[in-house]
Amino acid sequence: MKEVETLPREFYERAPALVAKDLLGKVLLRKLNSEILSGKIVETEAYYGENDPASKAYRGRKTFNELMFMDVGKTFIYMVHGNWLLNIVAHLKGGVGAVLIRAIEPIQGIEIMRKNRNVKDIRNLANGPGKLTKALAVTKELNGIDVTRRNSQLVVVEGERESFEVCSSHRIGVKVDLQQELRFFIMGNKFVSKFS
DNA sequence: AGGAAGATCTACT
DNA sequence: GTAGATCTTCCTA
Repeated sequence: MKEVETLPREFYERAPALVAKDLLGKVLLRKLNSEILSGKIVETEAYYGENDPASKAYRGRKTFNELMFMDVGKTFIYMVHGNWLLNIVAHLKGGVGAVLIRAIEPIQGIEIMRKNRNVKDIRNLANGPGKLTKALAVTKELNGIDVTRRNSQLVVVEGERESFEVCSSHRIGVKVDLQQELRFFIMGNKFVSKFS
C-alpha cells in the first residue's frame, strides 16, 4: 500500500485564518480499527486567542483549553450542545489559536458513516461540525492526538490537485464575531453546511 | 448546582 | 425554510 504523506507541522505554524483557508481541499483521514474513513475538507473556521470573544481561549489559559496554547498540528476536541467539535491547533510560534473543521465531503467508508449517522443522504453525512465527528466516530478520546503523525488515528493528508474558489463569511453561531471574516468554504460545494 | 455552549433534529408553515 | 426543543460537557457561582 502506498504511504500517504501527512501535512507537515510547519503547515499549522501560521496564522489560523491562513491555515483554515489552506485546509480546504485537504483530506481528513480517520483510521478506525482496520477501516479507513475519509473526506475532503470543504468548510473551516479560524479561532484566535484573547482578542477573540468567540474563542475558547478568550478568557485565558485553562486546563481545558491549554491545547490551543500548545503544539500546533494536534486535535482540540470539545463538546457543544451535545456534539463533539473537531479543531486542529494552529498558530504562529508562541501564539494561540485553532481551526474548526466544519464540514467534509465523504470519500471513503461512506457505508460506515451512514451507519454512524443513521441517515441515507450522503449530503447529510458530514455537512456540519457535529455531524462530521459523529460520522467519523471522533470523540474526546482523540483529543490532543497529532494529525501530522502518520500512524495517528486521525491525520490530514494532501488532496487531489484541483482548483476551486474559496469563499468567506462570518463564523456561524458565534455570539460576538470579529470584524474579519473567519469562515472559509469551497464555493458551490454541496457539502458545505450553509451558504451566505 | 445551574446555565451556557462554534449544533442538530423534528415538526410544522 | 424556519422555529423550537433537546442534545451533554465543562465553566462559574
